[in-house]
Amino acid sequence: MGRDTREAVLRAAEALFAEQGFRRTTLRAITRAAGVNLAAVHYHFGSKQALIEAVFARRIVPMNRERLRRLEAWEAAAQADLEGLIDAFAGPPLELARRPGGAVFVRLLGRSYTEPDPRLQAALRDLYEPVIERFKRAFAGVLPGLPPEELYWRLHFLVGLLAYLMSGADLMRLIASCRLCEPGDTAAIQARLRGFVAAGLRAPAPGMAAGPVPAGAASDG
Amino acid sequence: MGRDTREAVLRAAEALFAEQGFRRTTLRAITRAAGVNLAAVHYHFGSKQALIEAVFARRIVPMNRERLRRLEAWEAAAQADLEGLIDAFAGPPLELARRPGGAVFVRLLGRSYTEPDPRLQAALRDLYEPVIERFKRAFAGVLPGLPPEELYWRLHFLVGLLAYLMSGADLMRLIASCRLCEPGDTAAIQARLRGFVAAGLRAPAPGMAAGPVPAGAASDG
DNA sequence: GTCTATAACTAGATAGAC
DNA sequence: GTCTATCTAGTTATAGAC
Repeated sequence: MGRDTREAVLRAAEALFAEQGFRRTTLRAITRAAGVNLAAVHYHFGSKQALIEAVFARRIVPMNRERLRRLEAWEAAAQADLEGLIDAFAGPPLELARRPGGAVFVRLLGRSYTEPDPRLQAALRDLYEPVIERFKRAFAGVLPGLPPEELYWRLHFLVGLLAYLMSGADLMRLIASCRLCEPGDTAAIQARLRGFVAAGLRAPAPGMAAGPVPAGAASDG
Repeated sequence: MGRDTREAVLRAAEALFAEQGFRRTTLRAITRAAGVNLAAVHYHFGSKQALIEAVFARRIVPMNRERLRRLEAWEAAAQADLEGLIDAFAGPPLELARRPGGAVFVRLLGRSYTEPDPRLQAALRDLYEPVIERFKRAFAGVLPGLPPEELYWRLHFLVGLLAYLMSGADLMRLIASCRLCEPGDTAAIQARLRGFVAAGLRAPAPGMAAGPVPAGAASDG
């Protein structure tokens, strides 16, 4: 059946891409893992590139729909606080990591931000653009007084942080031989992320009164 | 001369790896860009993998040496504050981005954190391990009262944020059509990063008094 | 040390039978 | 829709002349 073959290819491709990256993963490996024929990829998707983009769209479209749903719920709520907005943005990807089969895709998603291929970047941009725009306006509303440029960079920090967490890059754990923490516990991670990011977003902008003054900007400099 | 050929290969490889990734970059392209023969790579490095690791070691070793130098200066200073410690850690990579030829490597470095190849991960771990350990102890000293597990995650956030910035993934700019900011201005980025991260690191740990209490951890849960 | 030539292999894509 | 068989082009790596 065509539907099943297509799904099997998508599932196998997702797992192998997450493990090995795109270039290392051959269509032969994908079709072998999926238990289908090599030619099935070209029949259903047309090319390897089109398969890659289909793998992303299958997960990102519903994830971003859920983000917007939560954003609207947050806007409708009586107390629309910063923490709730962070959760609306960061919750769906982190929760996706908990669902069966979601963990591998989330690793792939985290890495995709730094993928140099311009075709993939263009495809991702189309998938993300409307969601980011909506959230940017919401953050601006809940952080009045923050200059637009500063807000832009702080959202950059949030996105980057989320990308790194999702990538599972676990560099620190490898290095610092830390056995304290369970990287799979996304609820705990989300709580820590929320606290850290909320404090960072609320920090006074550099150069504003009462804020931590960067070196060289103080009156004695 | 052997020395020149070797350097030319390293320089060309660095630029092409940063632009295209490792797999997409062929030894043919590297040697063509370097103006040397294809066989020179195998003569000087032995294999493509060994070349990749040499590209990283050439920049990371001095960068981490500079980090440790600043850490020691910070420890010797009268007022060893959190902001200074963040600068000692984040300064060298961000300043490397400003130096001629450094920008391309920093992009490569940012992406390397999420590279799935276990051989590269092992090589990077060996290069980073002693530095991260030293900084972890220093951060613990300047943030007393923060539980070790919470500290671990917050340093994770710092590392991830830095990795994303270095990767130049600029996803937000592509998406939000933001023309406000100059990504090349690393001094400004460092000031923003410093303020954001310092606030995040100083935030009360989830579950501690007077802090933002995560959902489900309050007394009514 | 550097080169040419080529071996040995692997990739994505396709034609055409069923 | 699915298969086998194959094409074409690209890769890393090496042998051996200079």
